[in-house]
Amino acid sequence: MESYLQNLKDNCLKITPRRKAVIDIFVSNGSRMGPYDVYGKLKKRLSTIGLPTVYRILSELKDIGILVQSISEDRQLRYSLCTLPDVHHHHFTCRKCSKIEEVEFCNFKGVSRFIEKKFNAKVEAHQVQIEGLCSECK
Amino acid sequence: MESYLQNLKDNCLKITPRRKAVIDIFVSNGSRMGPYDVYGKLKKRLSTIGLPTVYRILSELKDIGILVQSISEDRQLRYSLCTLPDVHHHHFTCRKCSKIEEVEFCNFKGVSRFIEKKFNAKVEAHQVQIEGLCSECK
DNA sequence: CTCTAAATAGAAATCATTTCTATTTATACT
DNA sequence: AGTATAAATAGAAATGATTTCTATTTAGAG
Repeated sequence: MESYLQNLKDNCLKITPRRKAVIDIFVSNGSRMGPYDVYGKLKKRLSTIGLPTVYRILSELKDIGILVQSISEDRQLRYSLCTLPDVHHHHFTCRKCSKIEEVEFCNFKGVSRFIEKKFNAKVEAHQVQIEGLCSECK
Repeated sequence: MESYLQNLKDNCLKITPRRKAVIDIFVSNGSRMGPYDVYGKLKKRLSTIGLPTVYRILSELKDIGILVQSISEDRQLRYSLCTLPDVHHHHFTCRKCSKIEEVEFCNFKGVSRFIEKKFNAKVEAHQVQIEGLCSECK
């Protein structure tokens, strides 16, 4: 938790009860959540909290690398704690419980070479979304 | 073009001027487009066309495998012709001109095995979005 | 040509997300 | 500890992509 707060300071973001609560929800919950999920959990602790505040905080935490943003099947925002902020990695999402695992492995080079050769193109980025069932939901 | 119309028939969808026009726009254009892009192009040929009609037709063409649906960075719908309907493949999108190339190559098994072993999970699906610059925009 | 279910136009609704503005608060500095 | 100030927030309102609704039109079978 301390390192998250330090991260906020390092990025000139004040440590407010709202921000601490959002981080805490992700730390204690661990799964992938949308703004409305987070809002629902926050309401229990802080009765006066606005949805726009949740959206803003989630976006800020993404910007400084505490959360990862992803897009769900229904094209809506999802966030999850990023435990590997500086390493290139992908995400595995459980289709049943929405838990997210960080996949510190990427064999994308082959595809990249294939594309650059076949289409004479320049590959700049890639994003992989992997889905399935986690050990508990299997 | 004939095979597209046959595909419509096979799926009990009537061959209407609107549907033909939408397919034609993709065939002659080739790039990835959103509903509003398609709507704009349709307006030139058919003055009375509604945006809801465009959304519906795009969704229908996706359902029968003529178009591929993808989600762009801005979380909006994008469609492109699917020339490899039955083969597992991915898509490469040019960041400059939005042209889309179908990548008939996938070395995903390694990642899949890694995940199943490390997390004791079951991988069911994956989706890869690759971006860069095409040969012309390079 | 006629009939019928499917397709469509246009208006309206939906709803996630963002913007705006007045008020409150964290924190740097006395 | 008290104060000043920029940052953060609540709540209302706006935005805008997408979907739904309904009356009208049309493709295609017979």
